[in-house]
Amino acid sequence: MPVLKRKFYSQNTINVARNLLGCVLCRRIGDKIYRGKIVETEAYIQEDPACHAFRGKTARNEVMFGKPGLLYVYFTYGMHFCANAVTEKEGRGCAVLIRALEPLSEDFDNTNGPARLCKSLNITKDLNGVDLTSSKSPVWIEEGVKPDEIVTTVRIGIKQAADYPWRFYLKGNGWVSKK
DNA sequence: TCCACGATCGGCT
DNA sequence: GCCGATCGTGGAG
Repeated sequence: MPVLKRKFYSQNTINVARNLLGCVLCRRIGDKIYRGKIVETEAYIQEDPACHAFRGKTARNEVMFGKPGLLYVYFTYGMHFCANAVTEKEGRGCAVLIRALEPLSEDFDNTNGPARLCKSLNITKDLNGVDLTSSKSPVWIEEGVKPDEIVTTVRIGIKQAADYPWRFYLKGNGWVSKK
C-alpha cells in the first residue's frame, strides 16, 4: 500500500483523526516489519486545554509545532510512552493520538491501548520527530481500506475539555482499548 | 528550586 | 471499581 503523504496530515486535525482509522501503522525493527491497522484515535488541537501545545511551544512538545506527518512521542505516568501523528500546517501545535491497532503481522500483540502499542512496537522517545511519510523511516503509515462505521465519543484520561467528542474508533473492532 | 499531576495499565478487592 | 507504580514536565513560588 502507498505511504500517506504529508498533505494528508496537513488538513484539519479532526478529519485526519477520522481518516487515519483503517490506515496501517508500520514499524521496522531490524529486518522485520510489523504492521497494524489503526482502529482508535484521538484529536488534540492547539486551542484545546487538554493539548500539550495549549500553553505554547516547550522542549517537550516542539515536534508538535514541526512539519505535519512527524511522529510525536511523549512520556507519561512515569513509565509509558504514547505515539501521535503531527497534523495541520507547520507552526501549529496539533496531533492525533494513536490509541489502538489491530495486528496484521505474526508475533505481534498487545496493541489495544496507546501505551501498550508503544511498548509492543518498541516506540520510545528515541523516535520522537521521525518522519511518518517515508517507508525508509523506522515508523511510517500506509493507506488502508476505508472503514465501514466510525464511532465518535469523548476522550479518555483527561480532565480539561473532557466533553470534547474527539475520540474515534471502528465499531465492533475487538482491538479498541477498554474503558 | 520545589512539587502536584498526568492523552496509562495491571493487579487486587 | 479502585489503587499504586514511577518520573518528566511545567507552573508556581
